Amino acid sequence: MAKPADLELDADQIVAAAISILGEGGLDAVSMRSVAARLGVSPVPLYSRVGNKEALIEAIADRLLADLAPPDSADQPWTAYAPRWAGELRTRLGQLRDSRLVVAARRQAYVEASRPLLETMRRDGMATDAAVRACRLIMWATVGFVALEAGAQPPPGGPSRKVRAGGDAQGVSAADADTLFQLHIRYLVEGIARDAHTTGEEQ
Amino acid sequence: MAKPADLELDADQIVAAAISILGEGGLDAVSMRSVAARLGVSPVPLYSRVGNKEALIEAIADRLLADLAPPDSADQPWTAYAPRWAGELRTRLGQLRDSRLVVAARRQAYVEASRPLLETMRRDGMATDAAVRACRLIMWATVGFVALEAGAQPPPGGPSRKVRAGGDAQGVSAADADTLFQLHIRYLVEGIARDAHTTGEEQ
DNA sequence: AACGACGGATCACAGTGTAATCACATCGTC
DNA sequence: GACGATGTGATTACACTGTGATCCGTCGTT
Repeated sequence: MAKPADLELDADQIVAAAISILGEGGLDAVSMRSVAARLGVSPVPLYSRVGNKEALIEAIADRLLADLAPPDSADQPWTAYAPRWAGELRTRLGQLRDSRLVVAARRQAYVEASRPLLETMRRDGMATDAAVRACRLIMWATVGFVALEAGAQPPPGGPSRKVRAGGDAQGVSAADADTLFQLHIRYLVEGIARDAHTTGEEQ
Repeated sequence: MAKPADLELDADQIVAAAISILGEGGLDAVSMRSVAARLGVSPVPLYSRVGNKEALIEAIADRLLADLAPPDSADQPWTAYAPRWAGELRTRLGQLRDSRLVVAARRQAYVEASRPLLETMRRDGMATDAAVRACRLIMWATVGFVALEAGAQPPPGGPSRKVRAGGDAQGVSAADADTLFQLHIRYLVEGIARDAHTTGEEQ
C-alpha cells in the first residue's frame, strides 16, 4: 500500500465532493474530471474507487436517499406514520434536484428506504404481503410525483417559458403541490387501511 | 426558400430517425451525429429543426406518448375506463425503453395524455377539480411504477448484473408486476370513487 | 539495501454537443 | 435574362466528456 499519507482518498469523500458539485451546478456539472478537480486529484483514482460514472451517480442517489429515518413511530399507527414517511421521502427526492437521479437510484435504495414503513405496518398487524404492496403503492405515487414535479422546473435559468395554453388547473403553485400531495397520500392510506381491515387484520 | 427539392427534411423525420436509432441501440446511441448520419445529413440542420439535443429527446418522448388514445369509452363508466387508460399509459411508457425518457417528457405531454380520462370522469358527473386530482393521482402512480420498473433493467448490454442481495419479495417477476400494477390501480380507483361519491356527485 | 508491487499523474483517444465559417442553389427584382 | 439577397447545408473547429495506456515515484517486504 503506497499512499502519500496526506491523501486519504475514500469513496465517501468522492461522492461527497460529487454531491457538493451537484448542489452548486446541477447534475450536468458533475463529471469525473470536475469531481477529481474538486478533490485535487486526477480522474484516474476515481475509477478504482467507484468504478464508473454510472456507479458514481448511483452512489450519489443512494447517499442522498440513505438514512431516510422517520422521526419516531412507536406510539402511532402506520396510518399516521405513512404520511410523514411519504413526506420525508418526497423531501429527500426533492433534494436530488434532478429527476435523472430519481430514476438512477438503485432499487435497493428504495427498498431500504421503505423498510421502516414496512416495519410499522407489520407491527400494526398487517400481513407481510399486503404491507409490501402498500409500501410499493405509496412509494410509486411519491416517486411519480417527484419525477413529474422535478422534471417540470428547468435547473437554472430559462427566463420565460411558454404560458400554459389549454391547461385545466395546470399551473400548480408550489404551495398547492404540498397540499395536493398530502391529500393524495391520505387517499392511498385510507384505501389501503380499508382494504386491510376487510381482508383480515389481526389488531 | 431554397431547398434542393430532393431533400425534404422535416422535424418529424428527424424524431422518426431518432426513434429508430433508439429502438436499435438504446438512448445512449441517440446522438445528434448518429441521427444526422441516419438521415444522410450533417448535424447542422438538426439545430434549425429541433434546436437542441434536449429538445430532441423531449420531442422523442412526446412523440412516443402522443395519441394515447383509449380504445372506446362511450358506454363504460370512468371506473372501468381508468384501469384501461392506466394500462395503456404504462405500455406506452414502457415502450420508451429508458426511464430517462419518462422524466424527459414535457408535462404538457402528460396533460394531453390524461385528457381523455379527465373527459370521461367529467362526463360521469365528477367535479372538474376532483377529476383533475384523480387524474394526477393515477398518473403519478403509473409514472412512478414505470420509472422504478424501467430503472431496474439495464438498457441493452451488461451481460451479468449483481443478483439481488436481501430483497424482501424484491424479485418481482414480469408477470407479477402486471397483476400488482392492476391491483394498485384498482385500489386507487376504488378510493377515488368512494370519495367522489360522499363528496357529492351529480350523476 | 534492494526489489517488487501498486497508486496516481500524464497523456492519449474516441466521441459528444454546438458554434463559426464558407460554399451554393434558389428566389425576388430590375 | 442577369444579378444581388437570402437562407440552407457541409466543413471545420473547439471545448468538453468518459475512459484506457503508459510511466514513474513511493511504499512494504525481504
